Amino acid sequence: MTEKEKYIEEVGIFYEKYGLPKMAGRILGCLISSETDNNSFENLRDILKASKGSISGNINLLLNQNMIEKHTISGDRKSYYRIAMNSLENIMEAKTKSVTEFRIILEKGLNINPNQNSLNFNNISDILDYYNFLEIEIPLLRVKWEKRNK
Amino acid sequence: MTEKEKYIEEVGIFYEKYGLPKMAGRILGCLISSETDNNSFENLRDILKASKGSISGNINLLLNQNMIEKHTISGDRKSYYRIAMNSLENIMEAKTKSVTEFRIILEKGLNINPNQNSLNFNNISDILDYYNFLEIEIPLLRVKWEKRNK
DNA sequence: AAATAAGTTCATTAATTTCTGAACTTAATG
DNA sequence: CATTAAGTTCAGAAATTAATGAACTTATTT
Repeated sequence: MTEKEKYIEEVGIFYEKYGLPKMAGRILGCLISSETDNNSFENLRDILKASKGSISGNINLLLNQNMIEKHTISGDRKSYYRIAMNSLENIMEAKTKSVTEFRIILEKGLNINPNQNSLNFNNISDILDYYNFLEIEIPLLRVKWEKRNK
Repeated sequence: MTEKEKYIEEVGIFYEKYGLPKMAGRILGCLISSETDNNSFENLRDILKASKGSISGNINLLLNQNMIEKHTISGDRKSYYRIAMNSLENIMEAKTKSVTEFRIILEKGLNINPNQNSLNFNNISDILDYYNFLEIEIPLLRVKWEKRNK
């Protein structure tokens, strides 16, 4: 097993730990460790020795997550993939989304709570305030980064 | 199905979506929507109609994630569970951890890249810089919150 | 110290997710 | 317009993960 093969498996396992298909992580691992920007479907298939179905499904998963992007060249029917540069945005977007989703869950829980003066209710209210704070602050980090880098 | 039962299932599905056991989400749902701070093992079992093994395993999962905490009363052999107030800290800790883990993965990928002048290498270097930035900034959000709330 | 209660462990079963491979679609090329 | 290439779809197989339930541990009570 080469260094690169080991690395690809490592990214696969990382992805799996977060409840996502190992193959998606492997594809990401390929693209990160690749010296080129132009990895085709076939390329990935050769490196990963996986079925077309699995490569296809997981490429589309990563495209939907905006972790990778597709680019094409006219006169060439293949599509090529690379790590998405806008993954910077998407990292934070995904984080904000998960914060928002949990904020909504907390709110719903509080709303159906029959005893709005209980200690439990108050504790959860505090947590909810924190989530509201995060929901505002996380996107601001992106803005801070942009300012700093121009 | 009561409002509360529906809610509990919803939190279960939310948890499942993030690759965690549905039962862990259900337990969280119970604790969020409960009017008391004192939900015992037995309590959860009654509400969720699940096996002892599943309740036990998932309580311990949530305890390890610091999402819930255990408290006891002397003269009572039961343990009681509630949403952890320090989950505020843990939310950010978990986020920082996932950022750090991915930063390490990106670094490794760059290190094994044979062409350190390629476009791909440079793009990923930029993403890496952003991760380094986030790794510093995310814990600072917690500090900002603390300042604001005292 | 026997009985009981609270919770854990773990082998088996059940449910879910992912992968494969073959048939299919779409579009470009000769 | 037939052929080929690129990729998608989807039913079934394989692999993984979660839940069950019974036996077990630990600690408390009578």
